[in-house]
Amino acid sequence: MTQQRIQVAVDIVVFTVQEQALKLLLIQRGIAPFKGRYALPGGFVLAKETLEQAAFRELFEETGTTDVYLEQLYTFGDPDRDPRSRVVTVAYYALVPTDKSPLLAGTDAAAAGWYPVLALPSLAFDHGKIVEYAVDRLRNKLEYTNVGFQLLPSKFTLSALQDLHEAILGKELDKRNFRRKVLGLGLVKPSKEMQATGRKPAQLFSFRHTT
Amino acid sequence: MTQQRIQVAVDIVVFTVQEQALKLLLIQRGIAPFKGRYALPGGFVLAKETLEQAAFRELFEETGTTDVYLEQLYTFGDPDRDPRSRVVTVAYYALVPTDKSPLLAGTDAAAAGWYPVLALPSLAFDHGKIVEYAVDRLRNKLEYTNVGFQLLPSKFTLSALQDLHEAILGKELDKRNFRRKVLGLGLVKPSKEMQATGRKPAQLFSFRHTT
DNA sequence: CCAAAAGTGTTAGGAGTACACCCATGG
DNA sequence: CCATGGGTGTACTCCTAACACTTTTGG
Repeated sequence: MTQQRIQVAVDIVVFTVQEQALKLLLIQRGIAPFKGRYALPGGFVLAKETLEQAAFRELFEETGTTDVYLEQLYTFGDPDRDPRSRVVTVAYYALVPTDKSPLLAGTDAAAAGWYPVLALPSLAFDHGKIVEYAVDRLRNKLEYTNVGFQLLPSKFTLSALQDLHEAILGKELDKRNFRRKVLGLGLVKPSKEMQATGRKPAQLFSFRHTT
Repeated sequence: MTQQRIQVAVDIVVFTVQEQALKLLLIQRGIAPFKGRYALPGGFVLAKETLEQAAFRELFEETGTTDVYLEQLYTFGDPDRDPRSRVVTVAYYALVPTDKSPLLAGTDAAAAGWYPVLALPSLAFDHGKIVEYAVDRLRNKLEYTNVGFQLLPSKFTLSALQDLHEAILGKELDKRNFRRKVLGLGLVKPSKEMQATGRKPAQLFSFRHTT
C-alpha cells in the first residue's frame, strides 16, 4: 500500500502588540481558492530544511525580521482543509516585539497587514481555527511563563507590560498585585533609566535572561 | 519552486500501567534501517483520513483496542530523521486502561511488547526524543487535569489512583493530601462496592464524566 | 496476634486577591 | 493648580505540604 502524495506546509500566527491591542499578521490572497480572503503567512516546507527553519524562512520573507520567538503549535491535516490537494500544515506561532513589528515594505506589502485579534476578518482555509488555537495557547502560556517579554522592546515600563497582559488576556489586572508578582518572580530587572512618556516619569525595566 | 516529495506519518506513544509501572508499547523492527531495534508503532497517513484517524487506525492494528484517549503531541520533521527519505511524523500519545492493555496476540505479536518507561531499550530513528516529549507532556497534564483516569479500569481504588500518579510522576505523594485533593475536585465518585485485594477492603471509585 | 494496606484532621506557610491613597510631572 | 499616569502596603482567603495513628482483614 503506497502513500498518496501529501504536501507539507507551515503556517505561522505572527503576534505583535500595537496601540495596546494584540494583533496578528494576515495576507490577502491574490489567487484562488479564497481569492481576496485573508490568510496566515506560510508556505511549503523545502527538501532540506527543518520545520522550524521553514517557519523562520517564511516569517523572514514576510516581515524581514529574524529576532522572534517561535514555537510549534499544532498540526492540522484534515483531508479537505485545502480544496486543491491534500496539505498537512504544521502551525507555529511567533511573537515579534512592538518596536520591531515592521511595516512590511517588502514584496507583498500591499496585501499584508496587522489585524487586531478582537476584530479579525473571516479567514481562508481552516486558518480561523488555527488562530483560535494560537490565542488560547498564548493566553495559557502567559499565565505561567515569561513569554510576554518577547512582545515588548528590550526596555519597557511595568505599565506597558501590564497593558500587554491585559490586551492578551482580555481582562483588567490589579496594578499592585501585578507589579508584586512580576518583581517577585525576578524575571525582570530595573534599569537606571526613566521614560518621560506619561506625566510622572516611569522606570524602565528589562527582561532578565535566565537561560 | 516545486516541493520535493515528503511523506507524512503518525507515530504513537501508547502508555499503559502494569504492575505499578508506567509502560509503553514498542515494536521490534524486522527490516532495515534499525533492524532489530525497537520503535514506536506508527505508519503513513492515507489519502482520505485525518491525522487522528490515522493514529487510531495504527493503534487498532497494533493493539486491537479503540477505547483509548488520544492526543496530538508534536510534529517531528528534521530532514534526516529517517535515513531512507524525508518523513514528517505527527506524534500522538495514547492512554490505554490497565485492564484493557492487550497481550498482543495479533499479527506482529512476537515483535511487540510493553516496556517500562524507566528502563527503555535504545530506540530507532528519533523515537527516543519523541518518548521523552510524551512523558513530559503526560506528567504536566497530570498536574492539572484528569487524564490519569484514562489509564485505570472503570472502577478503581484511591490507592490504585495514587500509585498511578506516583508511577507517572516518579515521586511519592502524601496519602491524605492526595485523597483530599482528588475528592475535593469532585472528579471521582464513590461506589458501594469494595475490593478485597489487600488486607482491609478498599472502597471502589469511578471517574465522574463531566463532559 | 501480627503483618499489611485502608482510612482519617490539624496546622503552618505561601500565593492570590481585593482594596485606596499619595506623588511627580507637563500643560 | 489640576489632570494624568506612577507608585506603594495590608488583610483575608485558599491551596499546599508536613506530619502519625487507628481500623480492618487474612493468615
